[in-house]
Amino acid sequence: MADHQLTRNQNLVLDALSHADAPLSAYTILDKLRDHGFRAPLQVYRALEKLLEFGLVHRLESINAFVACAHRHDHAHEHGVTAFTICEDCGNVTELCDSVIEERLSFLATQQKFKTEKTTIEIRGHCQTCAAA
Amino acid sequence: MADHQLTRNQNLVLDALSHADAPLSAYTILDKLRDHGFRAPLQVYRALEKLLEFGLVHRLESINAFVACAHRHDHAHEHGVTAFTICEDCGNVTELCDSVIEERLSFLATQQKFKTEKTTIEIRGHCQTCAAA
DNA sequence: TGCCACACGTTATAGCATAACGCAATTGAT
DNA sequence: ATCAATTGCGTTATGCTATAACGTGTGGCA
Repeated sequence: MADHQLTRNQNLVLDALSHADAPLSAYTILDKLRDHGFRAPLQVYRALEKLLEFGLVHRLESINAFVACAHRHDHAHEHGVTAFTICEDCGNVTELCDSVIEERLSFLATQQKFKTEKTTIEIRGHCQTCAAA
Repeated sequence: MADHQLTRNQNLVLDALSHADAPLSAYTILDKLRDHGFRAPLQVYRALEKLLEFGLVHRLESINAFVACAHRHDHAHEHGVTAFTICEDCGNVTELCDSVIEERLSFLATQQKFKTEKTTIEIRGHCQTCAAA
């Protein structure tokens, strides 16, 4: 994967997500970046669109929020299907890349001649820390 | 699973979903039911809440829409994790219950001591019919 | 120079979901 | 029988999420 030269807005949004300890909604990002000149949702959504395209950010469909990708991007490393665990208490998100899941889903899709474009796997519950409390 | 005695509103919403050939958004359901006295979104959302609880309806997180469950509910049949294929062209949705996926996700969660509450698996792409066209 | 592609800023609007209030019907214990 | 608790319902208002449509500026390049 080539390095992507990010624009100022894209860097600001990525930074906001990278430094957050939980997923952020687009509007939360907007609020965090008002001091940097952000005024409108589109500024956030346009940056997110590119960051998603570059694989630097993930969208969590089940909670309408975004997280910075946990993987390195300084080498050619395309990862396939990613599953997420999302703690409903603390917001902690972990990424799981598992070939068993990936191959099985691929098989199931093929079986019904379905052409997969994008797969979402999100596991909501309670992380080790919060479940113990 | 016991039979659930549905209220009038719940029946209307379930009927609307059952007769649709694609997932419906809450507001689309509202429009379909205006002739039956529906006036406000909450009437739909409240019915959906119960139907989801009873397992008669599924929510598709990635498209903010709802479908009637494809399985029978006249016997004790609790199904576990369900994956959905969603055609982005025609809206066709199929439900996949697969023990390999289920067990693997369970294993992965256990491995990190994560307590799962709800799992979402949604595969978006093109169904056999639409992919051929 | 003229064109094109792209990022950006702004205003407005569309689409999805819930809070908060009050009323009516049902149930079930006293 | 009656009171309290629960549940469903209707309504108004509001909040959250996302995109349409328009115009500006800039950099690359034929």
